[in-house]
Amino acid sequence: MPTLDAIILASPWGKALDAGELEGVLADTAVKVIPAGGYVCRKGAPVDAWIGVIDGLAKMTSLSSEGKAVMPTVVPAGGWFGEGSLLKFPEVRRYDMVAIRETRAAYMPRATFNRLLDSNIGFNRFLLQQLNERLGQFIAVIETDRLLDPDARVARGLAQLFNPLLYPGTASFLQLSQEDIGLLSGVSRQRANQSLQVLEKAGLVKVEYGGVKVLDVEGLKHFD
DNA sequence: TCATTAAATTGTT
DNA sequence: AACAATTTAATGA
Repeated sequence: MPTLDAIILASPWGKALDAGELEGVLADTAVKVIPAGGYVCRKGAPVDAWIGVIDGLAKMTSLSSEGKAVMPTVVPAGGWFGEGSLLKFPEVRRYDMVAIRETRAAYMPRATFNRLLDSNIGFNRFLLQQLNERLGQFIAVIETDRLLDPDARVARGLAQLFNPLLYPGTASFLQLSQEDIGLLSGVSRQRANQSLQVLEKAGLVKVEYGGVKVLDVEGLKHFD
């Protein structure tokens, strides 16, 4: 089971910290265990931390009553989110983040985040790259939403979890139910099921109970 | 350890 | 959306 310092040291920004900075981050950052179905953060809550997933999996959800368009996003272990809200202080969270299964989340306080922002060039570079990646993903979602058939959408939905910059060290086995995969890909559960079988026949994934094993990330990215 | 049951997930219509 | 089949987890003998 990964630890906070292991996750940070494996991340692009963690490698850029000197010993003192790393020590400070580890001292300031709180780790919380979220049970399956629990909230990692709540919509409307004040933004006071940058949040990382140490272990487990969280998904972004929008309440249907709000009816706003939210990019369906899953954050696996190693991923960090909320920097956009943190930079726009004062701001409240605009989405719920729910643990798909038991998840350990890290909360880096705003003050620590700002300290790194002021002092560490590598941290700034990482944030720029992460924001740019998200922008690219957002554009890709808009494009694929119209252009690609459901099989390709599911393929890309899975492949995006293997972005080495955003989510370093994603395991090849994704513990995601087919319902979650449908949510992530923007298709119904039934269609996700059929797509997964197509992708399995193509030799790109192996479908198992409660998850899928990804065999060929590149194949998924370029599937169509 | 094994059997039973409930819950979750999957495959199909 | 609804249904049946399958897998897992939990419980107790």
